[in-house]
Amino acid sequence: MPVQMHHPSLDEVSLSDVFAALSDEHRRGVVVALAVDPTRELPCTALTVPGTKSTRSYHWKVLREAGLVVQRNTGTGMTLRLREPEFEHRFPGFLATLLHLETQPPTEPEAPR
Amino acid sequence: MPVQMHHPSLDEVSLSDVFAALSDEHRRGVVVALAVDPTRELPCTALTVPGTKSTRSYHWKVLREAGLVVQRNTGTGMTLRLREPEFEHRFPGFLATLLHLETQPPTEPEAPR
DNA sequence: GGGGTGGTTCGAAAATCTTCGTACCCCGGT
DNA sequence: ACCGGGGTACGAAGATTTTCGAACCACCCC
Repeated sequence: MPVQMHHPSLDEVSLSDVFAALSDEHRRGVVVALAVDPTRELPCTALTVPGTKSTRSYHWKVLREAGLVVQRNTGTGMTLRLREPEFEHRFPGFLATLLHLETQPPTEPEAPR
Repeated sequence: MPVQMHHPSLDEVSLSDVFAALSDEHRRGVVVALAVDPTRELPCTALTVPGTKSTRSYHWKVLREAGLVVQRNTGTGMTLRLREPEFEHRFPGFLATLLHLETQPPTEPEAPR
């Protein structure tokens, strides 16, 4: 029988967990990729996180334990799905702001002074 | 001649720096305290970060290097000031969302399932 | 001018995070 | 039934973060 992975309830996760998870560029990339996808779900193999299998698996775990994603087994392979509604309920506005910051023009030159 | 502390330009700081700085509960507390204050500025002694002098100093440094605060010498003592306008220009919406999340009701019970 | 207060910096020690290899599991195809 | 692809768990090594004490600095006040 399959090992039931632990997916915390959203009220078990703290803002600290979330910030720590998202302090990594690659993990942030995963969240953005999921958020941008209409289904909010992508196969792990499509995610652009560098490293070996175990390194990648470690990053999925960090995201999972921050309440950001659900891991789902799809026969062979696995997908990550953004827990958007629950996350939004727990941390309203967070994902929208992140998405906005990450998809924005890199940074405009400072206003002249 | 006082040691000029290094305050990075806002376009030298990355979202990773900011998230890492804010993954600590106490540092987040400082930012919120500053943001809530009408002047955006408070003496270090008023900030509620536990630990020895050097530990507290270390946390100011992390916040400084994430572009979140300016440290200013006030005769005796020192203040931290939130770099609100610059930060807002670089990461629009970020501070508002953080503030909203931190000053909100703790968390309402999840809808039944 | 000497002391006290409030700070910084520099190690060093402890804790935590990240990466990887290895062992193992499950599923699907041949 | 076996093999290969995709994944997890565990342990160890390496890197980074956090905390602290000690040394040192600047300012204010008596």
